[in-house]
Amino acid sequence: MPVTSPTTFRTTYAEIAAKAGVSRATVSRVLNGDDRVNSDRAKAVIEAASKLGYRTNRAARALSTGRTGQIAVVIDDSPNVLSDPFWGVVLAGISRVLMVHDIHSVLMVSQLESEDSPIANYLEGGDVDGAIFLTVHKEQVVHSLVKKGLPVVVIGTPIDLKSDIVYVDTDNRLGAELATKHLLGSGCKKVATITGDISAVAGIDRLEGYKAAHKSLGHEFNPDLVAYGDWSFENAKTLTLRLLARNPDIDGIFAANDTMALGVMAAIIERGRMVPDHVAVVGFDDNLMAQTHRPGLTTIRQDIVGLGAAAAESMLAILQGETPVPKILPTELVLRESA
Amino acid sequence: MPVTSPTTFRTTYAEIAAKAGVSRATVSRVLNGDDRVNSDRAKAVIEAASKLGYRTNRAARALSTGRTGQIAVVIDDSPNVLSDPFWGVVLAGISRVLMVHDIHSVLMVSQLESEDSPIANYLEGGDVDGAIFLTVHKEQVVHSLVKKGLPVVVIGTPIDLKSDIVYVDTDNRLGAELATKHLLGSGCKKVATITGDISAVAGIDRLEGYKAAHKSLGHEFNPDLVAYGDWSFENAKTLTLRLLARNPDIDGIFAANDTMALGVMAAIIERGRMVPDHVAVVGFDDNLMAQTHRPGLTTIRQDIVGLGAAAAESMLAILQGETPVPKILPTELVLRESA
DNA sequence: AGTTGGCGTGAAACCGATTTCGTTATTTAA
DNA sequence: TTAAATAACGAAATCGGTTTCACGCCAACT
Repeated sequence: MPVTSPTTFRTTYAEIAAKAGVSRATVSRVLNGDDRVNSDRAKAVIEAASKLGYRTNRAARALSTGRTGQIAVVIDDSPNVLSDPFWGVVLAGISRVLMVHDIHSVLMVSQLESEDSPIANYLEGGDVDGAIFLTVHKEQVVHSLVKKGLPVVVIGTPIDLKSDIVYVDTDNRLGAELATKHLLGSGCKKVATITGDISAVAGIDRLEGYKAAHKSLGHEFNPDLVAYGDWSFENAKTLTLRLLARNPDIDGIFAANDTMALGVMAAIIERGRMVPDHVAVVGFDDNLMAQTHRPGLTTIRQDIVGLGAAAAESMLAILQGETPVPKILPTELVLRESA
Repeated sequence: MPVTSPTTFRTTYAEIAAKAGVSRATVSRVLNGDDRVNSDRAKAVIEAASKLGYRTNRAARALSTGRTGQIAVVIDDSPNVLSDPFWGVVLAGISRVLMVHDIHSVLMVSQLESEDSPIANYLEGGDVDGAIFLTVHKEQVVHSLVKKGLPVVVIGTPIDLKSDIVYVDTDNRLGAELATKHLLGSGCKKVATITGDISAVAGIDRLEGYKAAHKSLGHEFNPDLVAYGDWSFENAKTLTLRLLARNPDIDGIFAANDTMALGVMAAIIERGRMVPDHVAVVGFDDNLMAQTHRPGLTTIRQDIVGLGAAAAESMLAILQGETPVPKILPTELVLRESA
């Protein structure tokens, strides 16, 4: 039933074939770079195709080859995680790399509740050639997809490492160590940390880095200086107030992300103390806020676009039949005023 | 050529038909809600389908019907605009609405240079049923797509209004008026503004709102208090310094977005003055930074998710053959400390 | 001279869902 | 009771590429 008119008239192989005086099979061969076609004919086909403004019909190709040229980019979370610029940038990195390879990114934002939630179901359905997960809450679902043969790349280290999920991540541990060492190395005697959500590997690793820095610099690790946060501003602020009340002599705080670092600073100011004079602060991410806040936030920069790009490249590798190894991207300390 | 193994085995109409003892045609009718099928048979089909875990093959359907069930979401800009959380949220709003209608969002981030850039070309190609533009730099390209029959919705008011492009936007003019009135109404005598990029309609409208507020409250409009910005932090900061040097008695500034408002505040502080005691500041957007900055930024909140949702709904309407009218979403003043 | 082996090519089958068209079976109208 | 209309359904064509298969041809071997 013709609900709407066709948006455009497409030219088909049949027309090209007619114009170039060859068969559709030959058109296909030429247009797919099969070089065992007589070069004169090939030239004729190419010319006819360009004259007619040929555009390949992806649906037809997908039906025929079983490959869609589309990758799902899945955010296993509520839509508002996209309010964190981090994911937008990752997305851009993915999209850019895939687009170069003529692969489209299909965005799906929704909780992956169970193994037969609509999205999981859809992903198995074969309408995409693979899936890149930006955030994963139900790791079990991802495993089951992998087991079913779907090419999968996840961003962020999986909890269950023995599984053979392909992933890319930032070197959270080393980054956190860098941050903490900077604080300890610039004269701080008592450095606390506000962790991220430690049910996520990123949260754990950044805490591990904090501990490692203490160990490597000969400082004793004091559990009382660790406050367990959840990546959010408000929570970090509350925790910091509590921390400062209990340990008034804290003179440095490593917050596991920038948003929390801002919360930390807000708390410090509220207590009538100064950053960095009384308490130095280091964050993690180097997002826009770190740059625009006053005082500027000293933080750990991660290569966010690179993270997306790496994920996309791993996906491409899988699609080629390779089995890429996990990639861990380096970090870098960015000095501003807060520490 | 079997490059890789099929990700999954799909069940087809043929299998359902066999199991239910009907023809493929009948299966199609039942699964598409055609009610003139014997109800016993219909039941049998539905049961067979669910037992076999049937999942429709979108490529096959697209090839057959000419509709792909996919909408392109286009960002006509460099990938790093996605570092602005604004677009991420819009994206989420779009995606959510479309997903409910079983339509997928295909993300394309790339400059639309000319009418035959790869993306424009692709959009005409018929592999998507329509396109939603988040940012538009080459409006001409969009026009030409519309003319070619592609359903299009753009976010933000087009410059060339006489064209019949469907769009959705925030009420920038009224929002800016609200902001300026708040400053004027709470005792400020000399309120300046840093505009956005006034080659964009949002930039113009927010400036118009600023003027309208002056007029409606009986204040004279002073062109010397208008600094033409470009939405960016650094630029706003520079302009503010210049503004304050020239007019030391400025006691209020309306910045056309939050990022610039932070730049404005940074400049004010740098000049040794206080917010809001010496100079009150109001922004526009109510993004995360407005909330986390100290002092908290008084700003105009726009319904960003709603903007995306509205765009998606307009697109759905177009696909149904309707011709939706432009939607303008209301704004709201959010009071914090800066004014 | 008579195979054998490629090579270049086109005819036709195929992917899976949709839809037209025609055939039967069943009503309704005359 | 018969003709006409209607309903329910299946066979087959269709969408546009891709790929198998077989055929004709010429070069390279015994």
